[in-house]
Amino acid sequence: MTVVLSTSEENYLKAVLHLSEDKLAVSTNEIAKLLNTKASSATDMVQKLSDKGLIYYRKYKGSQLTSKGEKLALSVLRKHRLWEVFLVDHLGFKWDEIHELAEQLEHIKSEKLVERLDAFLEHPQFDPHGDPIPDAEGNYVKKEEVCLDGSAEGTNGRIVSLNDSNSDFLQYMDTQDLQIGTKVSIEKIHGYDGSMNILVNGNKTITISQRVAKNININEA
Amino acid sequence: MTVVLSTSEENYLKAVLHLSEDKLAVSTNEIAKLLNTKASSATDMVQKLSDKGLIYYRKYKGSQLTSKGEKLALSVLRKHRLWEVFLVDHLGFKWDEIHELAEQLEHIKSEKLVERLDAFLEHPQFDPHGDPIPDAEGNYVKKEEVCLDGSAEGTNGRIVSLNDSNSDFLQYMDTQDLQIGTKVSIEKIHGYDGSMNILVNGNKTITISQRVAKNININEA
DNA sequence: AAACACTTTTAGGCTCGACTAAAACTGTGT
DNA sequence: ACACAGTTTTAGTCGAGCCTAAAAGTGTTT
Repeated sequence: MTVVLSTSEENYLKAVLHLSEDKLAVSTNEIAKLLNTKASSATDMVQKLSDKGLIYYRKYKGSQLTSKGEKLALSVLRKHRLWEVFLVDHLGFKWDEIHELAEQLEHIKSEKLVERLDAFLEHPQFDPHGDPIPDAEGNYVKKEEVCLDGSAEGTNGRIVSLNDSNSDFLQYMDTQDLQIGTKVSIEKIHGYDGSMNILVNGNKTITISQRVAKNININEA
Repeated sequence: MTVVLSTSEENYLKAVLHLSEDKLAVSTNEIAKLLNTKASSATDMVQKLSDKGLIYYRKYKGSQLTSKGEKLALSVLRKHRLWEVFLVDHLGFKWDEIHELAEQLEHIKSEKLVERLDAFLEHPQFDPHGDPIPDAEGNYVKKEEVCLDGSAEGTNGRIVSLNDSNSDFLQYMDTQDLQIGTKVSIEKIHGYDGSMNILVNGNKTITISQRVAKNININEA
């Protein structure tokens, strides 16, 4: 009685999971925007997933995952992140090249493959972007993260995750030698535009805009 | 101007490639049977692929791959076989479990991924079933193969490939300790039903039916 | 050369997942 | 309280890839 979902259905579940991190219910419009479709298409799909018992949906009130839906969404996320680890650690991809590939690989259907892959990768806890990988039961550690923008002068720690996986942004990060795991500390915040001077790896100071700071999360030391 | 094909289109090209090994043109019915669809569906698709210049098709006369179609079919085959090597050599799958998985993985779209995977696997020449893996240009070595059925008493060599990847058959092979690379020699052929006694790895004699013999190809020593 | 069995194609329909256009609803500002 | 903007849903369409049923073609047998 294992549920088999289409690629499209899986993508909708993933979208709802992603969007409901801080809110309770997710609007149809948000889902449509994230998936680059129209609101009407999103309505169709959430109704379908509601019929299948994977989403709790009330007309005009938005959607939430049911526990069954959440389990399935987490299993897709698990696969996505495991494949990312494989691509970076074993095939030598850079962390700004792997997203679209993992979007394809995450839909490969095979319990056994996922578990073998997990073992081959030695049960990694985090993906190359620093995001936690759910285990087979859907449990995962939430890291104590702080956004660089909003932290005070003197704050220091290591970069643990990013809020944008846009390729331009990731390439900018590379040019500044900013990566997951990089040590940073805030030396000075410029109040008038929110930009800041940060010390990178203890050896050079750079200035980043508020927009960039908003996309960087660190693990406060 | 790279051609992007759907999973279904790729499967049809692969089917035509597979079926045209010995013949010139492939019938619509054969294609439909191989892909578990109806002849009418196959007609639709070969007409579509003909419009795209990937198949040379004449009504009622069958289909052949154009050189462009053959290149694309070989690139799918390359991916299929590379993934099979990965599954067996690195994830510990048995050779009778990998077919359906590779059927999914072969449709992942990324030139770069294939080439990285190929390098990671150290440019293998053959897949776990003993079939040759085409290189990036579509070239591959044809092995000198002989079918066990049709060979004379006294013939001996190693199993290099199989003509059936049906799971029941592969499991039967396992129970008889018959694998790619296994040394076999024909001791006696029973003319009345085509069955034969074969010596396996020089240490035990078993009897196999003609049906089984028809599915085994060896590299005559 | 006509009849037959079989293959192949055509014609028309279905489902999935998208779309547009229009109607229904929500919530905010006055 | 109501009008208006924005959101959401409904209704109807479309293409891809499959289907069934019927028509057209092929080739073999008599």
